Amino acid sequence: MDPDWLQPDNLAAARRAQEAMAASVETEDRLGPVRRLGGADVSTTRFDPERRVWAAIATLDAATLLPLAEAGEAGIARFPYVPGFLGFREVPALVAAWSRLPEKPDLVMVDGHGIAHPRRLGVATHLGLVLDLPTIGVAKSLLVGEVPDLPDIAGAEAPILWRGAVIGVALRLRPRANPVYVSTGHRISLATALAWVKRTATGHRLPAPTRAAHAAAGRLRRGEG
DNA sequence: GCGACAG
DNA sequence: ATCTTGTCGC
Repeated sequence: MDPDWLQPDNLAAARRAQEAMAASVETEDRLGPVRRLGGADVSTTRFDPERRVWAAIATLDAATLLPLAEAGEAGIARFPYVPGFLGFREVPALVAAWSRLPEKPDLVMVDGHGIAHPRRLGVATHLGLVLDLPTIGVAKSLLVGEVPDLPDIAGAEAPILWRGAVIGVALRLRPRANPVYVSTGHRISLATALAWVKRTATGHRLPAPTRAAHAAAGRLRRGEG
């Protein structure tokens, strides 16, 4: 694997790496039976000059949504936060957390975009490519694209349009809460991704896997658990 | 040049 | 992303 996929020296190299990776992204289903679901998220401290990051991956039983295991990694990001380049900041720590999981999830939902990204390389796609794993992007706000206003009911959805193409779906999982933005990460179709997000909705704004990962990353950062 | 800009 | 208590509503 090209080292620039994880640690580019600068923004120009990072952009080249994304363009190279984009050729390998798979937007059709290529996944086996999903018995374990994963959620991935990274917590940080605002304006931290040390660039500390706390990455967590939570594993849930796909049938019951009950927690199975968690793994975390506390590290230093080699990349600053730059919109459009989140993967270079978060993926290395997530890979470290992943390696620590005894039983790997069959599908992982990542906090952030998949191909709903200027170069189709959001953090969810990035992680999927590096680990050769089916991933779904579940973001809380748009990076690119536009969606019409959604009715204020659970289940309301609308395509995310960008440059004349559907790059994802906006989906409201809870009334009076902002929608989540779902897109293909890697090795999964938008339809299948959407079905999994709906299936893991538990009455909150975020689906269960992402929610569990967010909680785990927060606990890790605060030194709990 | 100006505005937008996941986490 | 995070700073932060109580408060309103299901």
